[in-house]
Amino acid sequence: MSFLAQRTPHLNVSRPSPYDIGHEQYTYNAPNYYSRAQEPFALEWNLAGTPEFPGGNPDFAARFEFPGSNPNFPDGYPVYDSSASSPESIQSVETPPSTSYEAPPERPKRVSRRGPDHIPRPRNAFMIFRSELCTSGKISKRVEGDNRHISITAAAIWKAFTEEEKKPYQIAAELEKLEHKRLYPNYRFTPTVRATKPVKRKVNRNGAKDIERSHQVAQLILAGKEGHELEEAVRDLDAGVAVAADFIPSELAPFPAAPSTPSPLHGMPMPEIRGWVPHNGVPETVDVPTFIPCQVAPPVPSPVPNVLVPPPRDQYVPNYSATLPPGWPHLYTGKPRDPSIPRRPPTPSTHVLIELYEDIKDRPMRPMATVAAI
DNA sequence: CCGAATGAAAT
DNA sequence: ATTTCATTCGG
Repeated sequence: MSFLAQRTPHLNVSRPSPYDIGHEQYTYNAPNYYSRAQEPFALEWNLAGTPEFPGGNPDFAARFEFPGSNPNFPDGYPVYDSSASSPESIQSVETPPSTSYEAPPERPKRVSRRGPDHIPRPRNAFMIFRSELCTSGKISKRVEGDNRHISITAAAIWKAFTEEEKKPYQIAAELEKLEHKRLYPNYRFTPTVRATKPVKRKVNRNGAKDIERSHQVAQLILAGKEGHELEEAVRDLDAGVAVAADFIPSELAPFPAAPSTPSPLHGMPMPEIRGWVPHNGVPETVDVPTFIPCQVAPPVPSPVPNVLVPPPRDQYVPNYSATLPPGWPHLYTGKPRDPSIPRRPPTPSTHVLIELYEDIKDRPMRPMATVAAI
């Protein structure tokens, strides 16, 4: 178990990220960002006893206090043997079987600011954490679907982390950076200078209420809530206060309430009103019907009511599955991915990196001073 | 040369 | 929308 799990077992990811090594939905013909080499990709980076870094990678060792990086470490302590068997979890990392995918011959010329050869920056620790928070599936769409709010939640969790809790991600970032450097030794981050400041648009969607909610969600996650329990807690959270319609997660959003709301599907009759009832700030005039949780519900079409008031919890009807008109669920899950657009190549799995850290953090490394003396 | 400002990383 | 880092730029 990851030591991170001591406090936040819920963040101990078990589900593969779409970018995980092993992801095989598409192949990517552009120069690979990260190595897909057959060999375990990380073992040789930083540990003593490897051909490349006989004394360990100083870049790496210098940044972290591994047992062996202590200058006072006893001389002659065994050097890590990279030829020894590595953990299965790491050895299992292999190049996915190449799935042939042929791009359509006539690809519409996309105006892409970044060419296909663009090399992305390595992610920093927070970005890795945030990515993992998303790919872990711990924050379901029902809890929060807005990436900006997920960012706020992620930041709140991040700030609540101790250094020890952040460490796996910092290590992972270091590893990613090293691998990036190894693959692109000449890469140079060249941010473009913008002549004018980007217009900071006033975003009403992200009011104080929404930020507060994001923080509360963070607290719930830090408290160990996840899955259905988290969803329920968040539902209670939302039930305690009238929230902006935009922040009702789409799958919890009410079915369209106003008959005047145009159906996004031409000719498609709207389902009857279910779920939370929109009103315009006059709760006492609203007749609250029974709440029927929808397993799949379309998000609120535009325009949406301003405020929603959830009914009391005791009016919930459990285990109800809404029958939706054909096509509904798809409408709001976003457009299907265009297969002609190459996916970002897989990045090293954070899980593997953290496992690697778990493996090496207690492994003695020859102190650099000793290595230099040899 | 040093602090401020800013882009870019994933979603 | 977030944090961190690499980079540039102004003084």
